[in-house]
Amino acid sequence: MALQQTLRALSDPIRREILHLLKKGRMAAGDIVSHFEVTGASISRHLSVLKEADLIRDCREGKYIYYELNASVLEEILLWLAELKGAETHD
Amino acid sequence: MALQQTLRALSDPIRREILHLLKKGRMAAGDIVSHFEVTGASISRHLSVLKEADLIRDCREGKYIYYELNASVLEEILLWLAELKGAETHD
DNA sequence: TTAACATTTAACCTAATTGTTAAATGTAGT
DNA sequence: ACTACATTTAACAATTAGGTTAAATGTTAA
Repeated sequence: MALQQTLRALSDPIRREILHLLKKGRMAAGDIVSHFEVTGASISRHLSVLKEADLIRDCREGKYIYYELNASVLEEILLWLAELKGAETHD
Repeated sequence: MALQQTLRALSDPIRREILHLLKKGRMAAGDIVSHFEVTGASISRHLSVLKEADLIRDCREGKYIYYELNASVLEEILLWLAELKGAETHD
């Protein structure tokens, strides 16, 4: 997977927040949506960007589609990077 | 400096290539421009995005403005990150 | 098979990004 | 002061990104 896609995917605050949520464990799309003010359609597209960037995986279970982090390491690196730069911990 | 700005700045391939160039040492704006196909005006704006993200610093010397990396560490991290993900080394 | 629910996809709108050219700014040399 | 050069800023066009609502898809259960 290209670096370009990964960085582009990470450049949006909602997508980073989604990764942050998934750090705790997998979640159904609907549960993810409920953490944000935007519509499900909007989150669904964010999820597809993250998926194309290979940062998350999805797996359908019945009528739910669960998402899980594909590279939890990445979040760790970013947190470290943020601290290195003396930035706010996330966002 | 906010993570948002850093990641946004890093999400453009030209800007990443500029950082890559600056890894070797400081360069005048014009020299940077000559490495790309786009106009000086366009590169100038890319430079200002990188500067706002605090990834580079500038210092005027006579009629030249030299740019230098402000966080060479960052490039290292990204290269490592790219390898971790099994991606192309840069871009 | 119909109804209800979860999620995605399509169509559309607006705002942001990136590029261009032309004008403005800053500096050096004559 | 004038000219030449290096770089940025302004104004504009084209593209991309992110949001919305409405329609489509997939799944379960009656």
